[in-house]
Amino acid sequence: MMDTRAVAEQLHSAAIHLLRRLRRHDSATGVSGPRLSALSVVVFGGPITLGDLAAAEQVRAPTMTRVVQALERQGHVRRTQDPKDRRVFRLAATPRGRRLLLEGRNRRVDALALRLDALNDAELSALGVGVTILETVARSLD
Amino acid sequence: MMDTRAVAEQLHSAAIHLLRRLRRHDSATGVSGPRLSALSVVVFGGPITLGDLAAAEQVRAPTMTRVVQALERQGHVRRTQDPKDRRVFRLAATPRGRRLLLEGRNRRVDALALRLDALNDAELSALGVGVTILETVARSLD
DNA sequence: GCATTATACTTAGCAATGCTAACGAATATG
DNA sequence: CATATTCGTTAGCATTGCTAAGTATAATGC
Repeated sequence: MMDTRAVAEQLHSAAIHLLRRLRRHDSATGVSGPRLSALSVVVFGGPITLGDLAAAEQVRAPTMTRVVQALERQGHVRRTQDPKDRRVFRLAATPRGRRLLLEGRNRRVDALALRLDALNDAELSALGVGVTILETVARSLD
Repeated sequence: MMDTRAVAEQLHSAAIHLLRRLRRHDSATGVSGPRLSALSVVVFGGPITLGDLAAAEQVRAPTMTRVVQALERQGHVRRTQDPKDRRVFRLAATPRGRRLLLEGRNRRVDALALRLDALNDAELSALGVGVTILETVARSLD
């Protein structure tokens, strides 16, 4: 019988430190944090409405309006009309936006993978199992 | 022999989703994200200089000057002179600031622990092992 | 069918947060 | 002791957050 609260604290703290450090690689993208984060949702979340994107990013619609306008001006995102509902449009990443995001993501993942290379087989496989469980936990948090 | 890159991608993604969802509990603190994050470093990082705090938060000194001024006005942080170097001061959390931060952190950790309660013993213990390895990985990322 | 209400996004205007440049004060170096 | 460096602040700007209010479209109700 393990202490869920202790594991939760440890996991919370470790996740914060992990992402804080990986974030240092983002400056190489030349895109700000909020824009990069929104672009990531567009790239992986497929065509998405502005409202859903705002909700995903936990900001209000007017804030997301401007972030999207900036991403459009920079050619990272384009909007297409929704034929069913003309109030709405769908956002999709341009090839350029997709490439930018994936390159930035690769820099983060490369830095992390480099450290995982220092683990032995047992540690790496234990981490792999833990991460798979973590995925289901994160998904359950809605 | 596991694929470190695959584990790195999975971990990166899971950590992002985890923290994105836990962040929703922060609005209850009444303190903005940047201030809360800086306060966290002050609370857990002990008396710290403004420059070191700025580096930890990955922002420039002028930005941190203003965040600290706001936290001071709100009574969450106080500054004390460094007797050795009079250009420098040390930042410490007030009891009120510490309480605010810990309460906010508790809300996040409670929400997470609630989900961990749904795991069975084997899963929880596997997650615990993975998290311990994750801690060392995160620390190694400097 | 048409008036009303609700929804999706934008605009306007404000506060907070990011930056660089330039400054003052204090320390370190030659 | 003159000079250079470091630490923090101020000033001024762009971006990012908010709420309130506006426009356009869709859904609802009589």
